[in-house]
Amino acid sequence: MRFAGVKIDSPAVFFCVALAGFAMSTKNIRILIVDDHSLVRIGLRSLLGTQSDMAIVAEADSGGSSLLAFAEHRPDVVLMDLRMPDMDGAEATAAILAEFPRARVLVLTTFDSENDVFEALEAGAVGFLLKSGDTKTLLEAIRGVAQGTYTLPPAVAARFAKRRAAPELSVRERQVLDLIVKGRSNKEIGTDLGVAENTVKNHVKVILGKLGVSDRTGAATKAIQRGLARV
Amino acid sequence: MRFAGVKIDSPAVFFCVALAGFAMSTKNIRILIVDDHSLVRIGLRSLLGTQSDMAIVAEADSGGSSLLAFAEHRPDVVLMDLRMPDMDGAEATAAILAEFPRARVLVLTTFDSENDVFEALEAGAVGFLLKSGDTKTLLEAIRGVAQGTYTLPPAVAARFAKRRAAPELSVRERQVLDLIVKGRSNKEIGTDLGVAENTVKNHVKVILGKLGVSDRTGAATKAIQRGLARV
DNA sequence: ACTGGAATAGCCCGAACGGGCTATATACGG
DNA sequence: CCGTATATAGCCCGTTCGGGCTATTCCAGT
Repeated sequence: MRFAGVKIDSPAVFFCVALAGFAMSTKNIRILIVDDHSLVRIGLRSLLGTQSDMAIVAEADSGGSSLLAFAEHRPDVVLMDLRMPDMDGAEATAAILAEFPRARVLVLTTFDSENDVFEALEAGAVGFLLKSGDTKTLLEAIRGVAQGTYTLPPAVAARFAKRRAAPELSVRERQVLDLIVKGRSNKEIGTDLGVAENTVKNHVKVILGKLGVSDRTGAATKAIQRGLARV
Repeated sequence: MRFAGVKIDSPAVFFCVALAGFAMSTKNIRILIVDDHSLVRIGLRSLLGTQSDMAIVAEADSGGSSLLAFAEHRPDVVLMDLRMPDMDGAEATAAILAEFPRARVLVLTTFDSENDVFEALEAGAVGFLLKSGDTKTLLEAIRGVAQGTYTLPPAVAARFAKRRAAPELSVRERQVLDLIVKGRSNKEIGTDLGVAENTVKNHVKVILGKLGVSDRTGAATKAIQRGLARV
């Protein structure tokens, strides 16, 4: 049996995804994969395994375990999923950067939640890529990140800037908004938070103004859109 | 160099994901992969490639192209992602089954949207699996589906039954609900739909009753939860 | 020490909402 | 042909919302 010019002396070997051919060289980009989808991890192993300059030094299936993995292996680039159990990608990014400020985190996302991406970028991720994007882009981005030359696409950077300018809600306002989303009335919210209904009404007015909507239903949907509240 | 007891006579072979051991046999399960994430497709290729009884006969990256791929290759099992551009997994499942009633579709999902799963099951998918699940479960499920022995986990079946019993909204009610989610007032909705505000109020009453909530904000969040409305 | 934001709370008032209840026209199926 | 479901529309009435406006307290930054 022959495969890519390599003689293999057993019929048992019949599927060999990755050959590195020449340049067994340096494997200079050390990569940590963080994703709770085993299929994506397998895909990345398979894809990055073909690249002579990349090596996967560790994998993690949750935000929490990614911290340990990073501390142990000090990879050059982290490929970070968002939406994970235990600790999401944005939090994990922030936690890693808190301890290792020079870490370079590249977010891999499905982009069904724009808000998560912004959170990850705010947490210090250097960029993000779509899982639906083509593999060439991914490989180039990884090299760019490793070399420090990767930059966000202008369109994204612009939206990010705009997003940062959006008025932020105070802690109390987020609590109230959360209860609005849950369908509570102002009076109920007051009881829940231990304040007068009038106070709640005041918070609601401020929230409506900041979100640019005219009633609580609009506030609820905008909150869900922006990821300010979980459904 | 030795790997899993197999001698390989070239240093160029240094990454070999899959060995299938014995049973080079028949490849009797013919599989179509439908997923817009190239990494997941690569992962599945890599994983299923190790199985001596499975063969990937085609891949599609959208619901629309999956129809063509199915018609051309007539696979035994379709691994179907939900959440795709062009045509989502539930629609694609329905479309395939409409033309090929004996098709067996197994949904592969991330499960951040329970509603999509129900839609896919209603569309006729035989089961579903989480992308975060382990690979052994996936392989077993594929074989079960191919043999016709796969059954939904009881917990899921129960929820599915409960879900089916949920009162359904009429077309008009869904239109009204959609506008509620958009933050419109009853009067505005009346204008939009060309009916009196009183009529809208009536629809709203019915909607609140059917959804089991007490106000429009609750209806909006429940609609988003259930996937009755897009955000 | 002064400033400013956040959280608290009150008042007024018109508009919107939600529940209950009735009624008509239309269409679909047994 | 009759019952049911849907869409339409009206009425009453109490509750809730949302806007505008003022005021106090407390804490943090300059």
